[in-house]
Amino acid sequence: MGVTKTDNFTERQNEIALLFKALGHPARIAIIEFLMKQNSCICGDIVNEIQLSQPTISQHLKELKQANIIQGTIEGKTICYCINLETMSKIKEILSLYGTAPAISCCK
Amino acid sequence: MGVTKTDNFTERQNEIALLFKALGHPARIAIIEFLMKQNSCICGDIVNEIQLSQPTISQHLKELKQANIIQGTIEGKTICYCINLETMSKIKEILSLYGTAPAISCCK
DNA sequence: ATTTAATATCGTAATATTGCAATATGAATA
DNA sequence: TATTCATATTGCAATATTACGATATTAAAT
Repeated sequence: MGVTKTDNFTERQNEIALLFKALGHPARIAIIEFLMKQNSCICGDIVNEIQLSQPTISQHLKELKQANIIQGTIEGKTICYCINLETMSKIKEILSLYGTAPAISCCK
Repeated sequence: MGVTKTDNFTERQNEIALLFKALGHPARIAIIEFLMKQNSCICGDIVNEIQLSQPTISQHLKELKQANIIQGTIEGKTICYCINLETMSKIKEILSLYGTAPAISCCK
């Protein structure tokens, strides 16, 4: 139905899924990588960097912000976006749990 | 348009996005966590574990398999699924690159 | 107060995803 | 070989996502 049955899962499972979902688009990966490249976080030229329209970029930024993956503050007439380190380590923590179980990768 | 403009991004960015996309659903997170809990990887009772129909589970398994996050082999009349360690560490590697840049988290 | 520049929101079209009933497949067992 | 059991596939309806043009918002500069 295109509707995710969140009720069937734990709050944590839903939360984790939302984090990964936010990372699950190349434009958003590109945005994150662009933010990484910047020495300072005077952003806003992401639109020039990525071949997508300004509204589309804005929408992707919004999604990343809603997922707490990036933060942004208004800085004069531009916006300053940068990666949220806390969320990043949260994701890393989650992943460190996966792939360390006893009987993993027993199938070929 | 609901159509992702993959042409605008590098092959690597698209590949990374697909990995995260595959992890971006609570049912698939639940499946992974279930596979982790199992001491052996005699699977197949995921349907009983998760409140979704058999076809739906099968579809999610297929997506995880296509993304190389799980592996499966036919084992008699059941299927043996388990986590693909290689892909898991690949994802971890990608994430270790994010969140370690010089000027990160300079915004409040 | 107007203008300018940067970003956000709205509305909408095209496509993708999610979920399941019905059905198919495939291997083991009787 | 017919049955049974487990999983896969098909087809479809409901909803979500992606992208962008047009427009709104907001703050600085004139």
